[in-house]
Amino acid sequence: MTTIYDVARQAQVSPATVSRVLNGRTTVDPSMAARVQQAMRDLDYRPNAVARNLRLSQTSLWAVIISDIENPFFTSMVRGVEDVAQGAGFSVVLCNSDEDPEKESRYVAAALAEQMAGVIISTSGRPTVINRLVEARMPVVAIDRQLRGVNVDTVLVDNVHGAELATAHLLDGGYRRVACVTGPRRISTAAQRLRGYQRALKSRGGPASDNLIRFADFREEGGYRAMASLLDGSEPPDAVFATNNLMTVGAVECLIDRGVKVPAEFGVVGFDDIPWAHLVRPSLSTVSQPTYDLGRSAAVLLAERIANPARTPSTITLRTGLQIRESSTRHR
Amino acid sequence: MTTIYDVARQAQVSPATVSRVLNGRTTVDPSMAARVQQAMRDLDYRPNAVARNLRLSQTSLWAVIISDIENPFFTSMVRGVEDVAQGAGFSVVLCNSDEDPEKESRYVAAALAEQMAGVIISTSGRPTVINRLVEARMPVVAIDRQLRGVNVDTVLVDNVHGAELATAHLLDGGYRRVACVTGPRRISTAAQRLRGYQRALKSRGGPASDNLIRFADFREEGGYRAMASLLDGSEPPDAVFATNNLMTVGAVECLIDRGVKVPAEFGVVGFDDIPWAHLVRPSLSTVSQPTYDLGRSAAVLLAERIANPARTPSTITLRTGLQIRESSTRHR
DNA sequence: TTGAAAGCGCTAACAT
DNA sequence: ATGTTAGCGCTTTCAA
Repeated sequence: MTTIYDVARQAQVSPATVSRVLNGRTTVDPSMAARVQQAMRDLDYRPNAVARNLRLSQTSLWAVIISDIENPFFTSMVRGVEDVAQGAGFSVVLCNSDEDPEKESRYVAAALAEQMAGVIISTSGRPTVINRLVEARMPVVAIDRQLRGVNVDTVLVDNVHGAELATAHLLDGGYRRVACVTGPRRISTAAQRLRGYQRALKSRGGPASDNLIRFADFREEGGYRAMASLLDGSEPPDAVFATNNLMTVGAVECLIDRGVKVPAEFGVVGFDDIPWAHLVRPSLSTVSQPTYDLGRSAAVLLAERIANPARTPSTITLRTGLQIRESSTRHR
Repeated sequence: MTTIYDVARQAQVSPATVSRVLNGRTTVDPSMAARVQQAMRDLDYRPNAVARNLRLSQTSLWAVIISDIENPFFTSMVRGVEDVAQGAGFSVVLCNSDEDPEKESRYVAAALAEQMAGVIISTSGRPTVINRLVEARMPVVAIDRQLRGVNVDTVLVDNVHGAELATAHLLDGGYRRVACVTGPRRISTAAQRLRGYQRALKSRGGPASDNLIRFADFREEGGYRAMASLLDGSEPPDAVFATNNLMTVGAVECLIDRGVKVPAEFGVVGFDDIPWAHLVRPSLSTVSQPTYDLGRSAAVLLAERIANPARTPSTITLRTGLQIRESSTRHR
């Protein structure tokens, strides 16, 4: 491996000068700088980031820890992060926790051990994991999912509002028994969207019964099973609000398998879009989220925190909007 | 930051002993080891991976560099990589090159600079990038896309065969003028799938004309535009074989927008599945690939290469299969 | 079995 | 403006 010492010898300067050139310090004589550049090229020198990291105790890498890499919601978010990161001189590495606190914990440990410059995390819900980051003074931004009892920069959407909108839309459309399939209780989005659902029921005098609520896992199969369980209940619903995109797909699959007609007999609204939603029949009504901006905003907060670690943490809440399509409109 | 020196002092041993305990060396007295463990706990010691990396000149991180993080094909592949990596004691970080050789190059540089343990790459097509990896003796596996002139471990699918199958199926179904929308020429999968298409045309005596071929970008919009251009040609096709999932979606969107009836008037077969394909109307016939196994196989190769850098590189070719659904069957 | 000490490649005081 | 040098935290050779 070629080191700055090799370059220094070749260019007849000191290692310090090489380092200065490497870091674009202006305090170096142009002719000397040129000699160093040439030597680097001649020797095909590549800086060793690990040594640099050790010296500076920090990297130019951001870790983005998400809970499901196969969910287009997260991958779209990542694009937003990347674009900002590139601009600020950071590279983004993605870590997939797979909704598994164990894996999440491993990636957090890796981010800490590798001294990454910052972490953007959509947590699987165990607060201790984040605490490790905060205690180690790692710059961290919570995205999509809120952290209880930890005061960190956060980017969210107005989950309660969006869920309320979706549920109200179903009730207003003439569906009577609107069910809700939500995610794990420990995850803030699952809880908040459930709350929005309940709020809409209360304000419209809909039947609020625990029999109409299912807690699933934010995945397709979980949505399918929850839907099946609702249909098999004693008083089955005639509409469902599913609190994420994958579970919505699962629910619709179940309805198709059972031969239930959507939207004629049964209304469906989901949370967050899916790609090629327009090709799906019936096309799905959803609460749409600004996924890309979610990523962008988180990245901006992270960059600011790295630049100024003492800043008071702030929370950005982005708006959601109801996209009405076929699956929730009985009379076309 | 707590270091092994702090732990050593606390446990009344030498730093060397702490290091030995840390690495599970058996040559250390049990009672001493216990004392060290206790001290680590007391001080909440966390090993500094960067220092360790510098000393050993390698990490326990694998970089997986893919060309489109929003393409479910790649994310599914990553799951396969992850499962093997975990088992072998590595963590996987994902890098999204976005089909941009520039970004790809940046991530390759990062993987090199950070001295990652290995790289799995689905290249955007510039051979110099991979050469940098090979020259630096970085363990590397090419996945999905082949590298010309570089002898590295590779995992592919039988692209020519799959494409031939798809095209033949359309011709056999009575479609006459079968077009092909493929990806950038420099990418091996685009070239090979085109070759399979041409081979099928030749063997069945179909009309092989450059007017029926379009080179797009493996993205949805590219597929849309290519389809539009085909339809606007002087002798428009009555069927299309699109060489990846996203372009297939784009092509279908275009057909819908133009009011072309699929499959009655126009046949469509794609390469690689899309999620919730069963919800899409018409459901799409595709050449399916074992995405998860692709990832698994690449990971196994990488682990072997790391363990034994001198091994001769091998190429694994996995099978594809034709999934016939609605979009290519005229008479149901 | 344990400890002392060198050194991985780099940056930044500090000295010149 | 440039050079000398200490040291980031760890592993490992060598000596005891």
